[in-house]
Amino acid sequence: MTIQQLEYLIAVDKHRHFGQAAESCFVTQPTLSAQLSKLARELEVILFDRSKMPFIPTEIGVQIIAQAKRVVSESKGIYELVAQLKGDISGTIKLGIIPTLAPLLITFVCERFFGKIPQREARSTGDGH
Amino acid sequence: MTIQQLEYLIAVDKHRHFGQAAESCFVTQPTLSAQLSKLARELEVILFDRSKMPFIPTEIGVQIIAQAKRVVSESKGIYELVAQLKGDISGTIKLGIIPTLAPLLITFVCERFFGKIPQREARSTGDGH
DNA sequence: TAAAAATACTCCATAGGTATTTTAT
DNA sequence: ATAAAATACCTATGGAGTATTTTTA
Repeated sequence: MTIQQLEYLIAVDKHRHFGQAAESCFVTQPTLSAQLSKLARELEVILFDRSKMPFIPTEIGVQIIAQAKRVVSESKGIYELVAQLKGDISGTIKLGIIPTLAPLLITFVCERFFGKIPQREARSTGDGH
Repeated sequence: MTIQQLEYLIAVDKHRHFGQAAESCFVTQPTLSAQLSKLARELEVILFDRSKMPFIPTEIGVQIIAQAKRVVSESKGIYELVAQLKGDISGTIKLGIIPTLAPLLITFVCERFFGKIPQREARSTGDGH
C-alpha cells in the first residue's frame, strides 16, 4: 500500500470516472486501473461495484476511502510542516570578520548557530564577500 | 515520500542505530541509509545530526518524525478496518434449490445478496452440492 | 454503437542487495 | 582500531506508458 495508491483511490471516488480521475492525478487511465486493482488485491477487498455505471464504492470501500483520506491528509501535514518551519528561517546570513579575529571567533559563532538550526548550509568565500 | 520511508524513519529514530533499525524493518543497512537520504533530499531537510554518535534528530526532524507516526498509524488503520469488516462477514453460504424453481428464484435471491454484500465470490457447482 | 474500464505488452526508474570505503569513537 | 554509516555498483521488481480488447449503457 502506498500513499499514491490511496490518492488514486480518492480521486476515483471523487470523479466516479477513471479517465477524469487519472487526469487529475496526471497519469493515464490504465495506470490508475492497475494500481487500484493492485491495492484491492493486496487488501483482498472489492473497492467498487462495477456492475453499474457510474460505479459505486462497496460498503467496505466507503470506509477504506474515508480512512485513506486521513492518511493522505496526515501525509500532506509533513510537507506543510516542512514548508512552515523552513519558511520561518529561510534566507542567507552573510557574516564578515577581520582576518586576525576570524580563527578565534568563527568556530564559536558557527557552533552555536548550527547547534540551533542544523539544517543549513555553510559556504566560505574566503575573500571577504 | 512513501509510507515505507516513514516507517524506516521511525525505526531509525527508535533505535538510534541504522543496523538495528534495518533489522527491525527486515532490510539491510544500506537500504535504510539510501531511503532516508532520499526522503531528506525530497523534503530538503536534514533529519539527523550526524556530528555525534549516537546521532540525534534535528529540530525539524523531531517534528517530521512525530507527523510520520501519525501517517503510519492512520495507514495501519486501513488494514485494521479491512480485517475487522472482513472478519464480520467471512465464511461460505451454500444454497440449494430444486431445478424447477431455480430459474425463477436464484436471480432474485442473488441480486439482493450481492446488492448488500458485493465483495463476495459466487460459484455454482451445478450438481446440488 | 459508443463510451469507458480492463488487459497485454514494453520500458525504465528505483528499491533493495552485496561489497567497499569513509567516518567517528 | 573498531564499529557503524555512507557510497558504489548491480539486479530485478513494478510503476507508468501505448495499443488493444472487453464491457456496459
